[in-house]
Amino acid sequence: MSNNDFFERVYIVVKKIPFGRVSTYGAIAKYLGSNKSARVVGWAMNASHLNKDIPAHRVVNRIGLLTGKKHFFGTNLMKQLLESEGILVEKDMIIDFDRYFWDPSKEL
DNA sequence: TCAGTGACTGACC
DNA sequence: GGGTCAGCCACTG
Repeated sequence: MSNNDFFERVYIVVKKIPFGRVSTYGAIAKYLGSNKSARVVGWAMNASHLNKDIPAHRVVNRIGLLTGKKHFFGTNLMKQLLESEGILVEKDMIIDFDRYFWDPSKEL
């Protein structure tokens, strides 16, 4: 528990990711002020695992790889969620990632 | 307090 | 072009 300060900021940003768009851990970390804290963003996602309001499936690594897929019940749920939003996923990787990429630093 | 860990990233080889 | 290494920050035991 402790202070949800950093986590809360991550949640706020992730919640603002538009439907059919995706973002990266690094982009979010950078928006929060520390581009070095990409891993912490991932950690925040892990903590948000219990929070259904957090569209964690829209957050992937910088190349559009679904690295967090394994944390989704160990199934292809993450892929299905993305595909339901019109995002094509092939081999745990987002097709045309640049087109769907949403940068909070620019869009927000 | 210290050491280990991780849903990352950039640099190197 | 792809595999490895080393920093990075926050959390846990």
